[in-house]
Amino acid sequence: MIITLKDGSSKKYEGAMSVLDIAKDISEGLARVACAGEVDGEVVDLRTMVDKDCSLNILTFDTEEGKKAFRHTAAHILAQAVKRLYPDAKCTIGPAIEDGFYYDFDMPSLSREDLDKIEAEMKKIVKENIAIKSFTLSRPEAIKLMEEKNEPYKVELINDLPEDAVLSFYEQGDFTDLCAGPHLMSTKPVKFFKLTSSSGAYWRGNSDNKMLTRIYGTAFTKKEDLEARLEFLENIKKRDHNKLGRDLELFTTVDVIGQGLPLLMPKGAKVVQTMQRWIEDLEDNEWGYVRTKTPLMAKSDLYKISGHWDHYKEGMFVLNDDEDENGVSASGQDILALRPMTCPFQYYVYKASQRSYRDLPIRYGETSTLFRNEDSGEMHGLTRVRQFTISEGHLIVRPDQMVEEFKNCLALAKHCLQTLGVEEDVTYHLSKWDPDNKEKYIGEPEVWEETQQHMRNIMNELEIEFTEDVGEAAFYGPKIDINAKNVYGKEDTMITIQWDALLAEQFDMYYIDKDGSKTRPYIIHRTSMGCYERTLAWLIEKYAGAFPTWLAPEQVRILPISEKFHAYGEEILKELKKNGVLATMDDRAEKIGYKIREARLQKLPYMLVVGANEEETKTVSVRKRGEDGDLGAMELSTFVNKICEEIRTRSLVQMNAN
RNA sequence: GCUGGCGUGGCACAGUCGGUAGCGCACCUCAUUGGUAGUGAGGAGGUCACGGGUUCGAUUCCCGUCGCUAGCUCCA
Repeated sequence: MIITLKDGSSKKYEGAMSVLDIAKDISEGLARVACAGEVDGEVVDLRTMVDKDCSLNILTFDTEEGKKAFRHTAAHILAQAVKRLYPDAKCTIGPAIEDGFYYDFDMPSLSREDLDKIEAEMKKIVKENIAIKSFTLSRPEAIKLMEEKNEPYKVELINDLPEDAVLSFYEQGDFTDLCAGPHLMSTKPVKFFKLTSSSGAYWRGNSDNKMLTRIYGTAFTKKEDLEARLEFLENIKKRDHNKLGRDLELFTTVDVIGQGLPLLMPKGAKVVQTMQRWIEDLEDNEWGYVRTKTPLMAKSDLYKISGHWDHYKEGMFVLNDDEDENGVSASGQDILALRPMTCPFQYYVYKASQRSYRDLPIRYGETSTLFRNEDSGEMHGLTRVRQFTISEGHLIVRPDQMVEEFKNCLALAKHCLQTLGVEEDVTYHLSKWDPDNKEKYIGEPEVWEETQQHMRNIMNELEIEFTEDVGEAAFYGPKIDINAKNVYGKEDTMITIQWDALLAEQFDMYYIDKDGSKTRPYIIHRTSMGCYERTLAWLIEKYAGAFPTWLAPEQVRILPISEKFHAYGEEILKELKKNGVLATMDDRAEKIGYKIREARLQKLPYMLVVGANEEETKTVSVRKRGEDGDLGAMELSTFVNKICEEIRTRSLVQMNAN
C-alpha cells in the first residue's frame, strides 16, 4: 500500500514487513504515535501503537482498536455538536459500542427533528477537519479543567479515580473531553454516520440517580457500510417476532386484557402445543421424568417457607394483600399469591411420602404456568410477559448423583436446542452469586463457592464454552443459563439449570439413607426448553416465520384448480389427516396463482396442486416454499410417506422431488 | 418504575392549521371453473384507543388512563 504522510511525502510499503517498516518510520520509539493520510487513495486515520515490549499494533479501521478510536471520535463529534447547539447541556459519558456509539447528556429530551439538527452540526464538524490532540493531566489539574468548563459530571467521575491517576484528554477545537482513548487524528474520516435514536438513561446506571438524555449513533468509514447497516436495521424488522408473529396470526394483544398478557391465536397455540407434546413425551419416555400438575396459586405461608415472600414479594401477584402486622388479611381471607415458580409445589409432592435412597433420583416434570409481576416498562411481545408456561422440572437427587444428573440436564437442553435447529445460536453462562451483596442470597459463602466450582468443572468436562456472570444467580443457588440473542442483538435466557443445595433444608425434605438416617437430598431446578412463549418468539425470528414442517401450524394446503376437483381434494385431505398431518384445503373460487401466492405469504411448508391430471393419475403436484419450490407430481402415498417421515424425525430440511 | 415516541375499520397507511373521515389489501355477494405469486364487478365495515377538560362544535388542542414501542433500571 502507498501511504501519503501528513507532510505530503508518500511511501510504498510491501509485504509482511510493511507493518514494522511503517512503525520504524513514524514511531521513532515513542509509546504512541500516529499519522493521518491516504492509503491507496482513500483518506484514513492510521495510528500505530508500540507497547513497552516493542510489540506493535497498527490501528486501521479494520482493527478492533481502530474501530474503537473511530467510534470514540464519533462520540466526541456528537458531544461537540451538542455543546455548540445546547451550551447548557452537561457532558457525562460517551463510549463506543458495537456498530456505533452513544453519549449521555444532562439536558432536556430530544425529538427526531432535534437529532437531525445535531446530525447536521456534526457534519459541519467533520467537514471542518478539526485536528485532535491528546494530552494528560494529573487528577487535581483535571478537576480544575472540568470545573472551569462547568462539567460537574466529569468532575464527579474524576473524583472517583485514584488520586495519583494520570488522566488522558482529547481536544478537538472548542471541545475537550476526558477519555481513555484511543481517538483518530482528526474529525475528517467520520464521514458516514447516523444518529439512530435518543432515550433516557440513568446517571451511572442507577435508578436512584437523575435520568439523562442518551443519544445513540452508528458510524462508518464507507458510505456502503452505513447504507448496509441501515438496510440491515430495516430488514430485521421483518423478522421481528413482535411484528411477524402478529402478521402471521400467531398471537395478538388486547389493551383491556392488559400488559404482558399476549393471546396465542390458533396458529401460535398449535406451534406451542406441538412443542409441548414433544417435550412432555420426550421427558417422560426417554429421560425418566414423572409428571405433576400442581396449583397455580398458594397461601403466602408457602412462599414464606421458600423465601420468596422475603426475596421476591415484589415480583408476585398477591391476592387479599391487606394484611395487618400479624400477617392476617383484614378481609379474613387467606392471603394468596399466584405462583412465580413451581419449586415448592413439587417439593410437597416429594414430601407426600417417605422416600428411600433407592427412590432417587426422582425427576418431576410439569408444564407449568407462572405469573411474574414484571415492571410495566419491561414487557415486550412474547419474550417478556407476565404469564407464561415453561417446561419446568425439579430433580430430587442424592449428593452422589448430583454431578451426573446435572450433566443429564445439560444434555437434555442441548438435545432440545438441536432439535429446534438453534444449537449454534446460544451462549452459556455460569450465573454466580455476588459475595459483595450477601443479603440477596441464602446459605453460606463456602457452599456457594463450592457449588460454583462443581458447575465450572462440569462445563469444562463437557467442553462447553461459557462465561461467568457475577450476581446473576438465583437467591438459593448458582445456575447455568443458556441465552439467545433476538434479531436486535438483545439477549434473553432460554434455558436455565440451577443447582440448589439449600431449599431442601427450608422445606425439611429428606430421604432414608442406607444406614437408616434421614439425609437431605440436593435439588436441580431446570427447564428443558424453557418458556414456550419466548421459544416461539425465538423460532419466529430464527425461521422468519417459515417453521420447520414438524412445528408448522399448517403443514400442507391442498389447492384444487377448480371446484370440479374438490372431491379429489377432500380425499387427499382425509388421507393426510388420517396420518396426523396438519392439512387444509383452499376451496375458494380463486385462481390457482392466487391461492399459491397466499399460501406462500403465509410461509406454508407444502402446497398440493390438484386438477384433472392429478385426479386421473391419483397423484399430487407438490410445491414447497421458497424459490423453485415446484417438486412436480408424485403419488399421494409417496408424498404422505415423505411428509410423515419429515414430521416424525423433526427434520429441519424439506423433502426433495422423488 | 423512569425518560421519550406512537395509537385513524382485521392489516398497512392518507387526512383533518377544530366543522364527526378516505385509499389499498383482507372480508361479504355475484359472475368467472382456471395449471404454479394478485380474475372482474358490486357491497358492507370506523362513536379516529378510553375518560375528562377547553370550545357553539374535538378524531384534531390540553390533562389523565390504558395499550404498543426505543432505551434505562429490574429479571428471584
